[in-house]
Amino acid sequence: MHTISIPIPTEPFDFRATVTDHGWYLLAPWRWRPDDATLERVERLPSGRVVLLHIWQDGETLKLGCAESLDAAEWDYAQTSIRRSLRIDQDFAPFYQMAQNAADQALWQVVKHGRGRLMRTPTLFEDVIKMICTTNITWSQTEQMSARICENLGSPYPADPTRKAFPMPHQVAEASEETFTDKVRLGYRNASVQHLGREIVTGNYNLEELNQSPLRGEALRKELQKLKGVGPYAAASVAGLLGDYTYLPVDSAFREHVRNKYFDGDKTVPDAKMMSIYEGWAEWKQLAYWFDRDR
DNA sequence: GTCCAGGTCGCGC
DNA sequence: GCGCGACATGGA
Repeated sequence: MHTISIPIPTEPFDFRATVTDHGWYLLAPWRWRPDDATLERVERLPSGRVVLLHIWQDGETLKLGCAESLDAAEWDYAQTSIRRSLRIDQDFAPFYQMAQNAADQALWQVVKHGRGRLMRTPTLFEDVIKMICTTNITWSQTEQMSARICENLGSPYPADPTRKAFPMPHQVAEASEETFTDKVRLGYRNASVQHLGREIVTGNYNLEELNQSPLRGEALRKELQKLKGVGPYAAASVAGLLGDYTYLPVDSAFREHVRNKYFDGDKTVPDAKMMSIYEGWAEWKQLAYWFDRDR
């Protein structure tokens, strides 16, 4: 195995929590090995070459390993992909500071050893598609849909062709309607996912550009809601993946948590009242909610 | 069979 | 702006 080291952030950092605190690690092409706390991912490099990446923590550094021999540009691409996924370059100090200074110390007690850095994927494209696949569906179906997207649209890993990479936009765009209907089976989400792939391929929409966008808050959410299949819940969630936690993803899980924890299970409480629970967390509301469920 | 899941969209008002 | 039904899929 060839490896390189990735310095970990100076703030508290918890690799295992970073991987497992968000459900994305359960979705193909990620694979998590709990026994040795190693994350795997089949990745398609820009050249079209498909490799298997391994990520684990070794003391004060993260290790990125690859069974295949990579050249400098390939290592660079692999490292960039993993840095985005693990949010290595995002600054969580303000969040920790706010939690530490809060009158209620409960959240700080949950996150103080380095939690909060919820895992995403190498591309916004993959994150948005997966988010669309969490809407109006159960989590187990989200897992199955992610698996079918890779299996039927992604490029195979030569050393183990049963494992596939997440498809590139052109692979999504070029798949036939029959492939989606008969194999990928995302239900009515088929149209949204294929539309996203096509808009990117034609250049009508430069999605990854949003990774560097200064847009925040309402402006960012409005931009994300322009995407087909992305409404208030998905836009708030994707904004969180982009590092903007201003908006709460109000869905059935949010309502159930807030209702049970703060309103004695009362099903008549309006959304606005539920959302007000996290009002004090300003631009960190979504993280405050996420870890509020974890006490 | 029926309901509904980490919703979104298009319609009519 | 708000309420309402349709929507693919598959598990409970």
